[in-house]
Amino acid sequence: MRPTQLECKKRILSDAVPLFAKSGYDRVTMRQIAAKARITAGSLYHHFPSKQDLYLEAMKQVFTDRTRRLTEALSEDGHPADRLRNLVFRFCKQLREDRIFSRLIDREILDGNEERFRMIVDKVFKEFFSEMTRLCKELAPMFDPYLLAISIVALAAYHYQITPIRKYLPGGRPSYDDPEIVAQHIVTLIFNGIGHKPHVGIGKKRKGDPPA
Amino acid sequence: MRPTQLECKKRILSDAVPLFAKSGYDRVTMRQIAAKARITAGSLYHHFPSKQDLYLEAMKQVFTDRTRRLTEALSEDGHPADRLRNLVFRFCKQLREDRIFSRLIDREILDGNEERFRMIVDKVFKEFFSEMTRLCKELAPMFDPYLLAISIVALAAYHYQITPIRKYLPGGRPSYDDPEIVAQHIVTLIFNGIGHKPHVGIGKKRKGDPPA
DNA sequence: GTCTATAACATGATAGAC
DNA sequence: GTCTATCATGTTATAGAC
Repeated sequence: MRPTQLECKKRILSDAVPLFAKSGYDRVTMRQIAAKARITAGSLYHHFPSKQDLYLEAMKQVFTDRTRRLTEALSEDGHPADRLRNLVFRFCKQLREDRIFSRLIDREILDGNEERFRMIVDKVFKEFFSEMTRLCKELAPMFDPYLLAISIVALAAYHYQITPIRKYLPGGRPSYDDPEIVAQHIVTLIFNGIGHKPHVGIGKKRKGDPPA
Repeated sequence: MRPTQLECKKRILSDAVPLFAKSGYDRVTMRQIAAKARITAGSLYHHFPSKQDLYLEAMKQVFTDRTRRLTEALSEDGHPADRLRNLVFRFCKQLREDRIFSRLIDREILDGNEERFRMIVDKVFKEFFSEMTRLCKELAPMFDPYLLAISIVALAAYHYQITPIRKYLPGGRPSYDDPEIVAQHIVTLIFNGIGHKPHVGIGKKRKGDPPA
């Protein structure tokens, strides 16, 4: 049976997504996309009016796809602290397994325009972020929920964003790739902090403190 | 007075850096760089053998320039907690003022190759990161200093990395751009955590809970 | 020798004819 | 769907200006 036009478009987009994530918009040629979809470059223009349009449709597809899983972990039953803990563990696992999502978002933040930012926030982050701030309000009423939500995402996202260069940092070990280890560290930090000193007006007297 | 060869090259690089930060390697044409330096595209090849070489030299210049300021805040006198607090505040201020550095690093992480990763870590992060881990060891001996150092950088870097889309998130206010506010939030979180619950064995155990 | 301008070539994105 | 033309861009070769 011949694939419908819609199926054909979807297939082309699914083929194109990993290419864009790996190399970025400019370094992906229409010929590469066409080759992966087993048609010729010109034929792509039968389905999509331009490379830009193909790209934007690909983004929409992959973002809406990944969004669901992200929000799931937040809308479960249980104690708020457990929900946060679960979220961090799942998020780290997903970031570790799927570099595509993270890379595409980073590329969008660097190269997108205002219209695309609105689209991404609306389609990808809005619902997830609302759930996050709600959880933060429950869990830590003394904190600004907006800043705290971003901080929590930051901790997980950044650890895996810098994966490619992390191994060259002094002291790096392969185990630092392990989602369990990273997530446990993040959860401990979020709940307890480094638990050392109050955060204002501390220890101003001694000059040249001896190392601990 | 005629500029020397070195001055001429430096000028071209300084002109090129903001272009690369804004649009990325591929979207910057040799003709654009040449126009900004008030020469023609062909003439660029008298100074640099290729676009790649021009780009790499530009990166080296901007990275070594920014590195110094980053490490300064860490090598001051004072109580470790104060040093960390100072670092976070300075880092946030710098990230807020200078988007170029941050954008170039994000682009490098996305598009660089192993050789370039090594170069960047060596020239930009190694010294800074060593100081960070040393500080972390002093300040929070119970934590893995490597993971903690990354987490601290993550909190500051990510808040400003997502600046372009932050304003579209529900609950966003202009004050969340203010380095003082962001830095204070980060410092409070690092030192105290959300101060709510212990980080293991909380609530009831549920199906699919990650191991503690 | 040192810098620059000009012209020309190869490749890739894209539009339009078939 | 395919094929061809056009345009932008990295790059090279060559020659002029100081």
